[in-house]
Amino acid sequence: MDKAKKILIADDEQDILNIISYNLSEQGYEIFTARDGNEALDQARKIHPELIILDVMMPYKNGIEVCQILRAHNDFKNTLIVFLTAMNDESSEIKGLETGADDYISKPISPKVLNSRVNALFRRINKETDKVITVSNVIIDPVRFLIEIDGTEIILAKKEFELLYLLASKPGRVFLRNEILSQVWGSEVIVGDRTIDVHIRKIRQKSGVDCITTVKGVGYKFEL
Amino acid sequence: MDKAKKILIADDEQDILNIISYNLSEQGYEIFTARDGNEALDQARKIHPELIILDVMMPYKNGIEVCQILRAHNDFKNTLIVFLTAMNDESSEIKGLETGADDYISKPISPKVLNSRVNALFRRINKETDKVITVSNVIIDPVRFLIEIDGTEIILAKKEFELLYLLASKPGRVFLRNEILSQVWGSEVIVGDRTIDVHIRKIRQKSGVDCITTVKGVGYKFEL
DNA sequence: CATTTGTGTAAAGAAATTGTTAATGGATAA
DNA sequence: TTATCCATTAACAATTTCTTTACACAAATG
Repeated sequence: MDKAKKILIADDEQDILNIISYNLSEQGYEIFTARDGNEALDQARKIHPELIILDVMMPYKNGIEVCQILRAHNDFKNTLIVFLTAMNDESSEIKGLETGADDYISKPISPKVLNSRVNALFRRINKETDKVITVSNVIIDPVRFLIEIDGTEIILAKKEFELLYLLASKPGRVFLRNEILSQVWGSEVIVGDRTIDVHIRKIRQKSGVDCITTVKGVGYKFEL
Repeated sequence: MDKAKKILIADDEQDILNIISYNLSEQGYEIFTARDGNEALDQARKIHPELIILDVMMPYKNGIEVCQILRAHNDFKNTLIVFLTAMNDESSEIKGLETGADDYISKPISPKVLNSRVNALFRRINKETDKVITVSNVIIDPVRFLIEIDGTEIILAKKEFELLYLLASKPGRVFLRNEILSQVWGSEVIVGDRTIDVHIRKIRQKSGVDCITTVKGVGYKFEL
């Protein structure tokens, strides 16, 4: 699978934290927790989770306030936010969605429901990333997971494809080695210096087209 | 799977609401509730559920009235409506179906029955998806539950068929292992790592045709 | 010109992923 | 009931992909 997605859970009830943490880490997510609104904000800024689960009722700042603050920042424009609400508290459900939440889950929490909702959310945002990139005679198609050059299909390995897809997502723009590393390998993974080069080479080799330019001391860019 | 289907339950007995809510949310549905006919109408307009479960006997407006009002709107032409009726109240059963209900369930409610009825309803409307898929010399026929290659009929087991049908529903598209799992096995079911492979192997073996391509680290796709 | 820095390349080893077979228990049909 | 089929798992083989290593080469630096 890809690198573990980070999820921040904010709730003042330790039991809830435990249940959710347990279940979602079983699913392969990396879990962080907070016990009130302020802690949630701190944590969010620090770890930049992909998903934040906010209890509506929390000390200091409630979930809705936290959500509004986060959404005001550009950094969290694409962060998924889910509210936990008490059952039958319909007013807050509506309010939650209007505030910019992506979903809400009502207590009591069923692990099954929780898992499937969370998975569904991630599936949803991943869909948007799966756009076909076409640059002149080169087609990079994440749906079929192959590239097409002058009508000829070429199959790349996973990392090769991801790397090329990243570069081609903004043709002409130079990507620093650091950027490439964190986008393709994940921010935590540490690999050797030559790893990127080797993959670049493979892409150049397999594609047979000189579409990746080296910018010495800086990085690489996609251009034809 | 797709996003969770929304179900609105209207009943004036809190116990009934609780039981149904609990059971159906276990099944992965998203549950909303109302306690009388007017509230049911409000909720229905607000959330646009895929399915509405209406108690026949409710304050202000009874289930049948609610149903008639909803059906009069174009927005709710395709909404599933189910009545809850007291046992032996045959007149209302009939009346319910005439009014445009899709099913009725009689009290007392058995969770098992409830679940299977609800699932069946959703299956019924999804049946439109059960189209025969034809890709060159391969025919995948969900009606006869078999595939035909160059005119030769081949019988697959249930899971094998479902898996192949999924892949073939979008030829060329890569399905992630996660997607396959949640579509064929259901999002809650957890099976071992090699389960998909074994089924893929069987399909390849039985069909005798190389129509499934492995995309290592990503998933599988159907292509000829 | 020697040195430093950064990249290209090939080959080999490691790691990850999938393929295959056989065994098991459960479901289903005869 | 027995026989058969199905879904799943476990164990191991096979394969592919990823990473590292080691060195060549080029450009920039002093």
